[in-house]
Amino acid sequence: MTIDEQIEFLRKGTVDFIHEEDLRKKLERSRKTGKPLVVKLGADPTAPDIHVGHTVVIRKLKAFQDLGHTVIFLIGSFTGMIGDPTGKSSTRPPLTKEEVLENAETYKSQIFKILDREKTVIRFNSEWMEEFDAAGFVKLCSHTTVKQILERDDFEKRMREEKPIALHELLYPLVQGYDSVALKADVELGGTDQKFNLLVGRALQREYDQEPQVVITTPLLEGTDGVEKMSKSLGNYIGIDEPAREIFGKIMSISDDLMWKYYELLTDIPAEERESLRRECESGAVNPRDAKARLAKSVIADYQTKADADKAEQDFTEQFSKGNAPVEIESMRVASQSWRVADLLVETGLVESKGEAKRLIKQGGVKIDGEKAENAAVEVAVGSDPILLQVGKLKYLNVTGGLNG
RNA sequence: GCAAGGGUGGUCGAGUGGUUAAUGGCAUCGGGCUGUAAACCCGACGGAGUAAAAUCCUACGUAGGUUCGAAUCCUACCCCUUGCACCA
Repeated sequence: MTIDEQIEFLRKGTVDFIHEEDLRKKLERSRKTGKPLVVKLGADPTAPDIHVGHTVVIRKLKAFQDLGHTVIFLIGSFTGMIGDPTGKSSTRPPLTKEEVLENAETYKSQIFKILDREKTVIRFNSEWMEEFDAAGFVKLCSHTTVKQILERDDFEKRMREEKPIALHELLYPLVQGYDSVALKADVELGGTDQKFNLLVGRALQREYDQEPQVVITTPLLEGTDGVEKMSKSLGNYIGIDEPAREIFGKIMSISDDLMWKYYELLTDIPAEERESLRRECESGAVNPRDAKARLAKSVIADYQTKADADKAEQDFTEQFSKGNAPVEIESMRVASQSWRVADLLVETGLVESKGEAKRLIKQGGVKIDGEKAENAAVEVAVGSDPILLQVGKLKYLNVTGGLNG
């Protein structure tokens, strides 16, 4: 690949690219000297459950890795004590060393589904942050100004709205920026929400007489609701470790519009091909449903196996297109042999309360062996042969009863 | 520390002595239409209790009080925000 081709390759699916000329210089020098670039991606130590939204930027990291550069996955063990100031949740309990290490292991098991285990360097920023004494930290602070830090969108907004900003929140960008100094990073990646922090890194490197890093941001992926950015706390995420059939189902439930964004950011399918597929969907030549299934399979195959992907599709077709019960249904045994439906639903944990059970039954959302339950008081005999309980479209449970279970 | 404003259900936000388990939006859940898409339509949305009702319990920052009756009034406390106190 020529340098130009490399730049084009790295640019795909990014938002900010600051600056292309800097990157060109670095790539050229790297090629000449044979010294790989240091590419950094920071991660929060508290949320080791990687979802496909995270994979957007990790994929970009992988692109650098494929070009032979050194990739550093930096775990913010120190920064985690601060918490990124999004304004939502400000304080969180500091993690113990053990917890951080444990989370790191979880991270590894997930990111190595994308990155090359042998070529990836894992670091913790407490390595150098813990070296600082108070005086040293004050000195670090002297390298930036309040004004500079307050330029950050989020801070500016909160100032304007007269919302509080805790002092320690101001330190977050500074610490993250210093990480780049400590690692002598050539490139730092992050979501667009990280742009400011990444730029602080650039500025600090100049302060420390280093060549400033190139900053590359990737878009934030919306979650399955199509509105909020994907996050675990909002419950709109697709975890890469989830069962294949869950991933398949979640992708099938996103909107058609969102599908194209997922295609762009979660697959390596070339732009031309995506475009033509899109046109075919719009013209009616291809059912968007099928395009979505292809997307779902591609995502599953990336993080699990092709076989998992195929099986997930089959199961899905069985259950939802043909309306049959799902292939795998959990089983449970209950103590008594005779139940009123509502009580049985509560007992098995399919619903939270009896009131909810009654509501669902009244609305026709409960089936027993495929038959709609008419009212909450219906008696059900639960013997050694399992009966199939169904609540809504998604919850299925085989129940056996009685005997000395 | 002083002053002002505020703390209501998953969330936003009404309600300022009784018909208030608490209007409405959002989110969520069930049903319908479908491609488990979106949009749309219908319905539900604290718990126990009943065949269904009745009825009971818990809930409006915390603890007391006034009252036949309080989310609503009073007292104390806790928490949040803003302003002032620094620059003079």
